[in-house]
Amino acid sequence: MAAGGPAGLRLEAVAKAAGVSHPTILHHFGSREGLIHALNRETVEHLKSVLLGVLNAQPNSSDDAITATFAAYREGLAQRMIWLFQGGQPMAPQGLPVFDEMVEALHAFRLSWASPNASFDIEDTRAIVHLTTIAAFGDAILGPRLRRASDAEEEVRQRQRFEQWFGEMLNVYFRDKS
Amino acid sequence: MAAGGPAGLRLEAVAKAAGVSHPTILHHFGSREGLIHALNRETVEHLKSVLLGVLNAQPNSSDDAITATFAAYREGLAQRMIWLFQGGQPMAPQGLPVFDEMVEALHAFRLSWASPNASFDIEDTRAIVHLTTIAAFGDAILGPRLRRASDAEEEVRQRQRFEQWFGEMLNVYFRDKS
DNA sequence: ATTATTATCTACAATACTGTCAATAGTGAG
DNA sequence: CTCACTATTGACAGTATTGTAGATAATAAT
Repeated sequence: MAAGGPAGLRLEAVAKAAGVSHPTILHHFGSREGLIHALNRETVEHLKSVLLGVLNAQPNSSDDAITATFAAYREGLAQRMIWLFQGGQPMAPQGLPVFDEMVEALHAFRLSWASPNASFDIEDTRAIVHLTTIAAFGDAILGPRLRRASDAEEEVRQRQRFEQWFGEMLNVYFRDKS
Repeated sequence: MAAGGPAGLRLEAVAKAAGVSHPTILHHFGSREGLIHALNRETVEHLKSVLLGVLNAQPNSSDDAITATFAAYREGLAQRMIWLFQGGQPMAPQGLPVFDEMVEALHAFRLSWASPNASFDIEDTRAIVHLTTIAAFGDAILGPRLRRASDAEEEVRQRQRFEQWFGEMLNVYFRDKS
């Protein structure tokens, strides 16, 4: 699914990976479409649990939250999300509230980190969450190819340097706004 | 191709869309794989021409360049790029030099815009190009679904507000660094 | 222990898809 | 005009893929 998308999903391949015969899959999911819907539902759950996990970890700095977010998308979340959006079915009622929760949580953190008399616009916080989301997603898909690294270690180093730069830039913006 | 990826590409569908019979497609491209390779080559060309177009437009401000970049990815480039990276074939020799060109061009702009005695790190410029690329890509795929807008006009307004915010944030960072 | 329910499999049916072939029409060179 | 070459097509072959059916095993309930 992550490799080829819904169109590339083959019952025989899934069955082999699961160590069963393909009619067993059909017995449990009804049809190929049923399997795809189940996988999408599972992806939404995964998305929610991972992002809420980032928040529940109570990060002491924005850098921690950024690193965790980038890692979550890099670890397969991004590939699987593509099809929640390419496909027609809207994931609005199940998936999007998570992002609202993240906006609220980050806003609370910003208020707790800043000086008491500072004031923030929540639309500003929303933009930061939006940017972090699309950047983490985009880096998960494009990142490895945009970095011209000789080997895997070098790739990791460049990635970490970028994530650090990204956090630093947000901090510069934070300071300017407070 | 953009809708279902390479795995979802059907010769019969392509032939119908082109107004010919499917053996004609095979005659011209050799095989289904040949067609996919041709489409990928075409996508690389499109990527190059679009991004170089942004640079050749000689933007007077970074905001102009950002708006143009986001628009390019939104107009189908992002969907088509997914498969250049998911697929095994490395697009390194054809595709990546464009990004190096963009880094050099933006660096020249930064030097021309800033005060004469300011100094910039080109790695810093590279990070900005990287961020703009993955953000424009990510917003093209996820953006419309992350924004909970009632209608299309509202969606456009929210998108424009975000792009403006993004440019402003980069400007804050520019000022801080110079 | 018996029975109903669920899970799994092999075999098969029906269709979808890619690629081949032979025939036909079009096009340019000489 | 003729000839070689290219483009296009319908028909078809071979395979892949989804889904069904019946048989068999496992599991749970009483």
